[in-house]
Amino acid sequence: MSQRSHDFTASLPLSDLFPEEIQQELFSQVGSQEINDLLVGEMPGNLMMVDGYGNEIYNHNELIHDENSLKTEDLDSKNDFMVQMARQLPPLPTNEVLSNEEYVGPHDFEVSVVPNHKSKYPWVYSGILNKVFMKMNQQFPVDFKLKNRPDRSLFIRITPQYSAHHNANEAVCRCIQHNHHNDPTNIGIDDNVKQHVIRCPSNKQAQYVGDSNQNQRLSIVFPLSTPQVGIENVRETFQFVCKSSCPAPGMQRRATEVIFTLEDELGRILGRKCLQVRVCSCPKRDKDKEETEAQKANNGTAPRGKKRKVEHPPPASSAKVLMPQPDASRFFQLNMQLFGKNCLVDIMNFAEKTYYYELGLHRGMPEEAALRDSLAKVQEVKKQLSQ
Amino acid sequence: MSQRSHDFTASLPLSDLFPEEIQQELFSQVGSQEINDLLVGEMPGNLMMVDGYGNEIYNHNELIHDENSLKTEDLDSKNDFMVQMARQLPPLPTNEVLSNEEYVGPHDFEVSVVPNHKSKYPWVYSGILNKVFMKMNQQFPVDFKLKNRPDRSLFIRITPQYSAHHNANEAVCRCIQHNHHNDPTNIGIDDNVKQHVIRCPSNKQAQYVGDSNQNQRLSIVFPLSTPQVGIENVRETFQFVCKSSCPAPGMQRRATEVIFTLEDELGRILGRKCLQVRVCSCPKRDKDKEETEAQKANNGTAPRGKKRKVEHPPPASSAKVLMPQPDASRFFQLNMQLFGKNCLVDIMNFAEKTYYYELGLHRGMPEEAALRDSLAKVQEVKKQLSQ
DNA sequence: CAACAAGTCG
DNA sequence: CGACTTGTTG
Ligand SMILES: [Zn+2]
Ligand SMILES: [Zn+2]
Repeated sequence: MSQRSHDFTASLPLSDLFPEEIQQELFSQVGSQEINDLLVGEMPGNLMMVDGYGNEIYNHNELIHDENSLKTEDLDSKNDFMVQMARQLPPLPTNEVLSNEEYVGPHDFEVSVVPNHKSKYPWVYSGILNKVFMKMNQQFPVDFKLKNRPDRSLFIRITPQYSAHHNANEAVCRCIQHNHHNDPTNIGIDDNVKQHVIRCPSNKQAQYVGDSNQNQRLSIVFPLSTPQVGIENVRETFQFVCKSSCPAPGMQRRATEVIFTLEDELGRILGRKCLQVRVCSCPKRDKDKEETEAQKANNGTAPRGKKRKVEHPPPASSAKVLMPQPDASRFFQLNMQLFGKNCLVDIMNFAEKTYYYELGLHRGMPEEAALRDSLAKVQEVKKQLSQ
Repeated sequence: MSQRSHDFTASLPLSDLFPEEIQQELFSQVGSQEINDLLVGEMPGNLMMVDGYGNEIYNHNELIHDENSLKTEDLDSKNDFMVQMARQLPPLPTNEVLSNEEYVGPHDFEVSVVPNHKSKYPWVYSGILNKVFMKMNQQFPVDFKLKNRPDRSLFIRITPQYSAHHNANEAVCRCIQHNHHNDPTNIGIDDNVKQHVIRCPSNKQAQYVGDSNQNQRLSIVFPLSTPQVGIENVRETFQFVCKSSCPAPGMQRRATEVIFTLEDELGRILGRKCLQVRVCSCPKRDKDKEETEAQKANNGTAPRGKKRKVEHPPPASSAKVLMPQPDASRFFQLNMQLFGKNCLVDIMNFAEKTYYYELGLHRGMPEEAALRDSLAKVQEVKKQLSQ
C-alpha cells in the first residue's frame, strides 16, 4: 500500500474488517478445517462472511442493524408497509464484498441504462464495456424490467463497489470536499444522505442505508412501485455526487461499479445486475479512449512494455465472454524464501483479501472448498507471522 | 465570472468588500470629487482603502481588531514584551490589496530564498522568475537580512496574495479538504493556525493573524529575534499547506506571491520584498517549463494564436525591468454601446477592482489623482446601473 | 472539443 | 523522471 499524502484511509487494516472477538476466534483456530466450519456455520455474533444457504441468499445480522440510517421521512400512509419492509433490510457491513456476477433470477431481472442519442452528452453508455460515463451531479435514467411479478413486495438495492478485487471490500464513500455541509451538492440534503456517493432523486421512498462512520457499506434501497396492469418497466434516475477521481477518502480514480440487486422482504436476492461507472469531466472523451484501448487489447496488440498498466474492471456481461481459464481450477505449490516480515505480512493480508473476494464470486460452486482451504492456509501463515 | 460547480466562493461580490454603511455612503455620493475626498480622508468607521500618509504607511482600523486570532500561547515571560508588540498589529482587512512593490527601506531589507543545490528538489528557486517552486508541506528556508538595526523591536509580516490584480483583493485561504480537522496536515495544529495557507514552523513566536471567516486577509507576524552582536541574518523556515491547484475556496491554480514586510511596533513599513510562489507536485518540471516560456516570450516569439493564454504574474524585481509604457499616463475616451445590464455590471465591477488595485500601486505618485478620478467615474456608472 | 495544466504512477 | 491521466479553459 503506497503512503501518499492524502491516502489516510486508503485501505482497511484487517482489524477493521472484523469485530475484535471474531478476529480472535478466527486466528486462534489452527486447523484449516475448523476455520472452514467456522466460516460456514458457527461464526460468533451471527455475522457470516459467506453464507451456506445456496447461491443467492444473504444472511444479515440483526444486531448490527443501524437505526440512524433509517430515519422516518415524510411518507404516504399508503406506502407505510413497503417502507417498513425496506427498513428491515439492514445495512451491509463494509467488509462483505458483494458478488458482481450477473443473475437474471426468477423474474428475468433486467437493468438498462437508457441510451443517450443527443448531441450533448451529460452521460454516455458503452455497451462493449458495460459502462456508463457521466459528469458529476448529472442525472442519468435507468430502466428496471422484470417478468412474472409476484404479489409480495420487491425491492431494488443499489450499491456502489470498487471493481478491483483488492479494494472491493472498502466502502465507496465521498471525498471530504464534496461531503462538506457547505458544498453546493448538499444544500437541503438530509445528513445521512449526504455521505452517499450515488443518489436516487427520482424516488422519494429511497432509503439511504449504512453509515461510513461505522465502516458500513452505503447503499440505496427502494420498494418497487406497485405495478400498473401490464407494466413491467420502472424507470429511476440516479446521480453521482463525487467524481471517480475525487481524492481520499473518495474514489481516487479507482474503477467503480454499481450493483443492482432485486430483493424480497427478507433480503433474498432474486436478481443481480452490474454496471461499470466512471464519473468524470469528459465522459465522451474518456469513453472513446477506453473503448479504443479495449479494442486494441482484444486485437492481440501486445501490451507495450513501457505503458502504465490500467486497472481493468472485470470484463462484465457483454457478448465478450471470459474464456474459461484451465489453470483456475488447479492447485499450485509455492516454495520460496521471502525477505522481510513486514513484506510477508502485507503479502498475506493481500492474499487473504483475494481469497475472500474469490469466495464471494464462487459461492456454492465446486471450487468453493478449494478456495476456503487456501484462505485457511493464508490465515495460518498470518498467525505464525504474528507470533 | 464563470459558474463552475466548485466555484462557490470564487470572487467576492462588492457587498463583501465594504461594510454596508460604507457602501451606502459611497454610492449616495454623486460628484466624483466628493468621492475622492471620502476616500482620502473621511471614510466613516475610520477604515481607509488607500491612505494619505505617504507611500509606506498602512492605516489600520482598531475597531476591527480580531481578538480571536490573538489567543494566548505558551510564552517565555522574557518575550512577553515582543509578543505584546506583535499583538498590536491588527489583521489586515481582506479588501485592502497590499502593494507588491519592492522597497529596501532604511535598513536595506533583503529577503532571499536559500538556494537548493541537492539532486532531490523539495523546492527550487528561479532567479529569472523571482519564484520558488515547492511541494506542499515541504519546508523551505528564507534568509532575512538588514543593516543598521535600531534598538526598538522590529517585526516581519508574511502575507500571501494573488498576483493577478483582478483577484489580489481576495484573501488567500485553504481548500476545504486540507482545512478539514482530520487532514494529516492539521494534527496538533491550533485552530486559528489551521486556516493559514503558509506556516512558519521555525518560529514559535509567530502570530497567525486574521480570520478568513470574517473575510480578513491571513498573515503571519513575528518579532525579529534580538540581534546577536554583528549578526544581521535571520533564517526562518516556511511551509505551504495547500497546493496552488487546490480547489475553491483554495488557490485554484491562481498565481500567488508572498509579501514580506519589515514593520515597526506601529505597523509602519520599513521594507518590503515580494516572492512569487508555486506549490505543486513537480516543482522542477514546472520551474523548467515556466522559465522556458518566459524566455520564449522575451525572445519576441510572437504568441501563437491557438495557444491558451497563461495568467502571467507581474514580472517581479529581477534584472528584467518593465518598460515604462507611454500610454500609462494618458486618458482615453470611451464611447460605446454595450448590451446587457448584467454584462455592464460585471464589467464595471471589474473596472472598479482594477482601479483599486492600481491605486494601491501608485499611492503618493502623480498619477494617483487621475486614478481616483477614473475610479469615481466607474462608481458613478455602477450607481446608475443599480437604479 | 482541442489544447493545455497539473496530479499520479511505475 | 517520463509517461500517462484527467480536470480546465477558451
Ligand atoms: Zn468528491
Ligand atoms: Zn488544499
